[in-house]
Amino acid sequence: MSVYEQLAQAMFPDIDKTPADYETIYPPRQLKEGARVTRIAPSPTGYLHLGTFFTSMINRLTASATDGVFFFRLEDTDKKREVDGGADDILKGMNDFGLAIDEGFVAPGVVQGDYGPYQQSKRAAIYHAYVKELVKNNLAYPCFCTEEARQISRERQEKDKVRTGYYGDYAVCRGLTPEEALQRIQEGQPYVVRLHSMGNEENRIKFDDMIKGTIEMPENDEDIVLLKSDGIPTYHFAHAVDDHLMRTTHVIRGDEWISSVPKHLQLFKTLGFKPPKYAHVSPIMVEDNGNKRKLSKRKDPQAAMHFYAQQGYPAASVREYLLTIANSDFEDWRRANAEADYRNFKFNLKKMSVSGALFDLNKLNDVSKNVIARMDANAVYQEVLAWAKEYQPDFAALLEKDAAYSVGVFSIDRGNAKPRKDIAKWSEVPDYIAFFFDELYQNNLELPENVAPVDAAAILRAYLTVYDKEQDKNAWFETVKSICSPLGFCPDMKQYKTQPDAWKGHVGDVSTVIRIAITGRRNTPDLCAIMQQLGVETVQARLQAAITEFENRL
RNA sequence: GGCCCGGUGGUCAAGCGGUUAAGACACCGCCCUUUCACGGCGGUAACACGGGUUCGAUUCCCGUCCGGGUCACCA
Repeated sequence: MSVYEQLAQAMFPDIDKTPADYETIYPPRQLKEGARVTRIAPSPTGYLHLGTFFTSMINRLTASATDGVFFFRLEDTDKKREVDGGADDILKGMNDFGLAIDEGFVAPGVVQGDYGPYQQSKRAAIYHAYVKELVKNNLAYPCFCTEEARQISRERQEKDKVRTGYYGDYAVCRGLTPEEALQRIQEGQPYVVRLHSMGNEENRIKFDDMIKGTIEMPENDEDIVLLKSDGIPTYHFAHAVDDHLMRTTHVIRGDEWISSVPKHLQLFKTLGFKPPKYAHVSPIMVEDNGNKRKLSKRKDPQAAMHFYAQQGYPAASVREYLLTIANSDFEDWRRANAEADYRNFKFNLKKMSVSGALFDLNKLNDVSKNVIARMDANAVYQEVLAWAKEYQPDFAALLEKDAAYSVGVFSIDRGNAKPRKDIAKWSEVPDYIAFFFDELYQNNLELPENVAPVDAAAILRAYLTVYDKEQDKNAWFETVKSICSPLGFCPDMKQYKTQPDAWKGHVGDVSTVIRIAITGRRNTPDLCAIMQQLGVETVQARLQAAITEFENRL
């Protein structure tokens, strides 16, 4: 047995499987030609971030477009930063916002697929087998430098104005003989395992990023850490081993990783793996004092997917907004295919923007209004109800008290050729439809300045006598017109405009008075439909109450 | 600071050597209209700067400036 083999054995006495064994345990996937295998691999360090969701969607679409597989792997290798329930929150968010996962963690507590475990903390034996092999071949070695020593070395490098890192002469433990290393291990000294880099900083390497294009960088010459002192792998190493064994074809991730690609490529090469294709997604930014910066979990509420759930943005709205950022021609496609499932959109990595987009709430609202305008009354009712149950239970109870009535409320001006686009998120709904419910209805009967209370009272009294609940919109309006002239209001707008001084006002003013009496608002959807929805008793009661009030003001 | 990447209206963005420099959001005006919303029509507003290359540069090259990312036993 060679010294390196002895060293490897001393480091991993319990590891008996070899990389070759794992190759047979996780064979190449049997997928059709061109099928792409993608993944999202978040670490459970907090709630689901908008950027993570965005990247997930791009992975999802890339897999879907090729009949491939999109899986979820948990990168729980940093025990210090891990947050309780973090993984479940991420998964729940994915589910709630309609992002289907094919394999790995597909929902909180639900794991499926043949390439697991899909949780790095449960893959220690696999990582160790690969490292053991590397040590045997002198491609990795134990490093006994303490974190303090590394810190001092780094400061020294900064002072000397040389590149920081563990490379060349700074890689002190690389110079240890295997015998020395073996002895220190036997003495029980703590260590990390580092890659024995064969790279040279002078060499340039090139790779094709599917979003950013060709990128050229110096070759990696740092002896990066493979295994931390607790035996847990670093991201870099886990990425290489996992994505190889899970047969990932396309690694689509945030562009903060781009500078580590030389390390990753070297790792794949050293391990004898075929590297995946890379696509680096630019982050969604936010404006802060005239500068752009990444959405921050701490500073920006809109960084959290919870924000959208809480505000009541439909899942589809968030998805579609993100899609417009991802491929700007999505909007055109949506206009042409209003009802189509978003997964049928021909998503293309190459059409993605190279630089990061600023988050635009205006645009989200607009997208969302369109999404909601396309929904039918029943769908709106269901979604509002689900939102309200979570965030405004009293309102939910009110909606449920008479579900048919509530659906009727949402039916107004909906389902026709030109549906209203006035709701961007469910949290706007309680206020928007308050006047349909006596429990919420409030009316201070504020008249427009050009209408005196005496006239308002007269209008309402006149209207009450001709009010007919059976009338359709046209008949209704004719009726309103009919009461105008006797009261000194012009029944016709065009006529009014030719000589406004001849009248107290026009039919619009008359309608406004009725509208205010019934809803308390100057602006509402179609008044005739509202009155039908409210019903005779309520309409009459409100008209009567308004008459009384206006007469009191005389 | 080293290494990468990027700069087209307020925002998102088409554009790939010759264009009146698309479109969407926002904003403004007009029309439609019982209000609002919708819809229709129109408008304000952009190629960071300086050098090249070229008959011709928003498009190609170099520099400057600005912005972003990254330089851990974090991902």
